[in-house]
Amino acid sequence: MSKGITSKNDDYSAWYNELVTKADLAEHSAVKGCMVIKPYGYSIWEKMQAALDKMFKDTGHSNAYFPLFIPKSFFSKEAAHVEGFATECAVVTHYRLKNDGNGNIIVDEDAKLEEELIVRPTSETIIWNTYRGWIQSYRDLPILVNQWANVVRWEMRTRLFLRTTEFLWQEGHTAHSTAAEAIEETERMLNVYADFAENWMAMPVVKGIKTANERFAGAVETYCIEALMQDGKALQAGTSHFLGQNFAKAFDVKFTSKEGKLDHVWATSWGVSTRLMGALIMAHSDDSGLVLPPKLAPIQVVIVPIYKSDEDLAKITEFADNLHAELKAKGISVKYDDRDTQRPGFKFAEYELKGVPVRIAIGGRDMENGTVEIARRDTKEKQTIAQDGLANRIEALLEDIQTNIYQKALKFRSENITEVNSYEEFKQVLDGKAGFVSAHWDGTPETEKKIKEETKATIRCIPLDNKQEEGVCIYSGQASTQRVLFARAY
RNA sequence: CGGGGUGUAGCGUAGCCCGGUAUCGCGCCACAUUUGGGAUGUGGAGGUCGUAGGUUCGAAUCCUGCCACCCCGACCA
Repeated sequence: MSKGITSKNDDYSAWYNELVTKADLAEHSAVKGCMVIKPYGYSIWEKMQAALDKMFKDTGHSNAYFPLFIPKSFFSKEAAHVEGFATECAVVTHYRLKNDGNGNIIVDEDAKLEEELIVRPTSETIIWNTYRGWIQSYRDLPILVNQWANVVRWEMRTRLFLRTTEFLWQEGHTAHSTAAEAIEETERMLNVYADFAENWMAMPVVKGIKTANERFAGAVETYCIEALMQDGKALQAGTSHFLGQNFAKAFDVKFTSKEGKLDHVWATSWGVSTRLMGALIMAHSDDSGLVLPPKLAPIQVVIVPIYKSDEDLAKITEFADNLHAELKAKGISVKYDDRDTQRPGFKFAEYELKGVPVRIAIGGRDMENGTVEIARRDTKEKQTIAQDGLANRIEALLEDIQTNIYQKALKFRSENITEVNSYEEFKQVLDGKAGFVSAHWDGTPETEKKIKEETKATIRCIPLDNKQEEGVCIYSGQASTQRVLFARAY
């Protein structure tokens, strides 16, 4: 491992890539556009999964699993859906290889599939085809199912975690007897995502709805949470879609209501992906490496002994073991790093790179004085404190760090939402401080497209809690009733 | 798929213009001294210079084809 990483102020992309690689989160794989998530990175994802999964269960959902392959014909049943995904699908055409006689393995042309299979880019179609058999009556509803899965979208350009050809995610797919209930579900899950982003990831998000241009292919309405990264670019962190009866109609899923009337089922789908890992990294990290919120840190506390002799080490180890047990009893995950192959300074730097929230260093001096040196990752402050009551102080410190990094991110975001009233001002802010730009828009897709072509900025969302105010569109000068949030985005 | 760039040890690189069998740093191995912020010294291992041809007494270097990767654009959770 070479020393340090590129400063994020010099080259944000290089900083991000080096951080992901050097903090042992992930690396590029032999397959173009795909990613190997390394054990340390995956352990963070597992913590995210566990927290989200519990939130899904607490809101009445169950997990299930549907096939990886989707027959091409299913895929094309919903017109907008197929149009949205057609250009980025991996297609399976054969099911067998053979030896060509010269020692080369080739595709066996005799083993051509009658109907091609699409590797799922999302599972609405295969799931709604399945739901048809599950639903006859209003008594069968609602169906509240989630699946943890991998999906494939053949993107032209990829980036570790933020956009990879294959990615891990969860996708919820629910079926309801009324539109109102489905909309309520859509909003409920958006709130779950926002709750997770803010309380677990310590990342403030704006809840809003997408414009027609940015809407999910096949949805009636797309709700989203939008986060702001430290370089001033926005990141869509999660989406929740009200699908209306589009998929029920495409897959002929009907139910008999209490009143005896036959109607199509109402649907929602919602998902977050390993992209959240990218968001987590970019939201908090600095030039020393990753900064993890304690609630998602696989290692919350690391203890580094500093010793000159085996006797010193034995004493420190005894102390560390006791502290370890005390912290463990509080549900805090601890690593005691007594490797003698690395020196303390190296370990300090390494755990900073990996974002461990709290580091305790303890040496002979401390053992004599009854103290330890405690360092917090978020502010990099160090202090020497008494060993008495240490476990309680660490517990409080972890909570403090969780709060502090959220507040820091919140402050950054507040400072980077800029209201503008002219197109000139709009472009200036985009090219200067960046961030979210709050501006009046005439509500037409044409204006949105023009602005995107000219500035690369898109409407990230129309915030849910938007205040209504008279104004004129910064681009067309037409009347507008509210501001929307623009930004350049990942 | 369009525009630009790069391929030299596990990683990052010098050398290429002007041809003579490869430089430096990190990492790795051994030993010693070290250990409160990324240790130091000594010794060592590791490269058919992306690939296939061509020119030449001789190619990392010049020429041609191919391949791979990166950046910008179209696409996008």
